[in-house]
Amino acid sequence: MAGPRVDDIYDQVKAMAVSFRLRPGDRLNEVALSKDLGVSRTPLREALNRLVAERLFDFRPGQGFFCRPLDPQGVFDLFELRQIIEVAAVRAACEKATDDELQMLRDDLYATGLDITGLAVEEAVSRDEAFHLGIARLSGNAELLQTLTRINERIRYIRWISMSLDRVQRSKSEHKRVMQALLERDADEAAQALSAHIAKRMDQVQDAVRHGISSIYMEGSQDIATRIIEEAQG
Amino acid sequence: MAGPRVDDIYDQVKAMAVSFRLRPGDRLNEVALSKDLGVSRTPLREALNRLVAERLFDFRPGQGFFCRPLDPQGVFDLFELRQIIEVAAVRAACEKATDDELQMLRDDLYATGLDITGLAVEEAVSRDEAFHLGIARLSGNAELLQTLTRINERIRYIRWISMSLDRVQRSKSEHKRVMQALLERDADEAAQALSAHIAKRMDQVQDAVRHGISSIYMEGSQDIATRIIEEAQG
DNA sequence: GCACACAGAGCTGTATACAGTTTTGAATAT
DNA sequence: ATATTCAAAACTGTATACAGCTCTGTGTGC
Repeated sequence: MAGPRVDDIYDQVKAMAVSFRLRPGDRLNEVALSKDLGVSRTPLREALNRLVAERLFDFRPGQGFFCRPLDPQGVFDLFELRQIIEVAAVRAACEKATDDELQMLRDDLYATGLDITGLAVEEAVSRDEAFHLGIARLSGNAELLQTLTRINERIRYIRWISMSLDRVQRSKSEHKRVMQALLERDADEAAQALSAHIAKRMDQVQDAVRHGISSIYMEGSQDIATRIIEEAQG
Repeated sequence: MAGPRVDDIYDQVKAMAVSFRLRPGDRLNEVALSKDLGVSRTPLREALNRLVAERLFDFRPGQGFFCRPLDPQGVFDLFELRQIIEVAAVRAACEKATDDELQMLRDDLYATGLDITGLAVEEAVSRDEAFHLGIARLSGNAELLQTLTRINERIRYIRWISMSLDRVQRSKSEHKRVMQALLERDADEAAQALSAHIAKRMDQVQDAVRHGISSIYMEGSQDIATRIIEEAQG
């Protein structure tokens, strides 16, 4: 037999939600979606219930599942939480990470982060996430890592928009500064650098949200990431 | 018709998990549990999938759902996360809460928190949680509140144990100190007081976990909270 | 032209059935 | 006594069916 269907369905639907191929606020049609995915409604609904718990979907009894709407306040709250989590994580990492672990994080950063100009937005955001998650991993606290992972899934779309709108990538030098402080085990400096890095992005978030909302509701079914890139370039 | 079944099932199963009437590590029998709850497996599994996303259950394809085991490191991680979240929340509350909101929090604290000696452990923990959640609510950040709520569900059992083992309740004066700092809008003092309050509890956590594990695996089906109380008193 | 009522379609909520896999436990060999 | 094998029982995973609710759109009255 094919094996674990629910996990696959969960991943697929999450990917659709995160990339907003399912539009915020829309009620989703279980029959249609289950046909698209080639499964029955039963495992689909199980997957959707997980996503409800993760706050990627809303559930209204008698009405079904809805993509969670994008409201500016909610996005701001998530960025604030992200800042709190990451600052705490980098402080913990300064204390707990081994030299080897820090060296590996540095190597990864320099190997993948050298030049992101010309990369697809998706790839650029993915590498950005990877660095931040790497720090969280070195905190040694699995809950911090898990929480940040969930946050990232919910703001990924906004980061795509934000990165498309601001093609000048300052992330690189800011990441370097954080990495340097980590290597020197300077918790205050690392926290300061990371906090400033995230705060800088938060200023762009309001714009991104507004821009994002209009992007999502544009007609056409092409992948939203592609559309954003074209729009930013054109 | 009876209305929203899944939400009810979800609440019931969560309550069972949180109070460890379902034992950590145990595989749960869907047929038996669905009969107990008087529903079919379909909505039960939907509820369980939500709880998997909340990390109250593990899911292994082909084997089913398991109560998440209690490991000391995991509990420590959760307490650390709790401290991070609460400290950030109280700082935000110092800035954002209105005078009226603070006054209401204070009134609630003094109305319900005057004397918890002689209260059932469940009630004492519930009031403790309420104060901490009240602060998170005043942070104005819905994600902070939500995250703390989820954390509380996962460490509630440990707090029962901890409160049973340490009948001398110092929480009251510590809560007062936090409340006082909040009223004076002294973010540093509030953060310091709250951080110390949680840290103090963390020292007891390791004991509570070990004691908790043995409590859970004791024979007999009586409510675990009752058992803990009797044990602590006898 | 507008509001409202009603019928029909469509969708959700749950039970049940069945296929396939895992676990259990007894029987056998070492 | 211990390990191993194998078959039966038990359980999970998913499809499907159906009941009941919700929404849509049309038609009627004002």
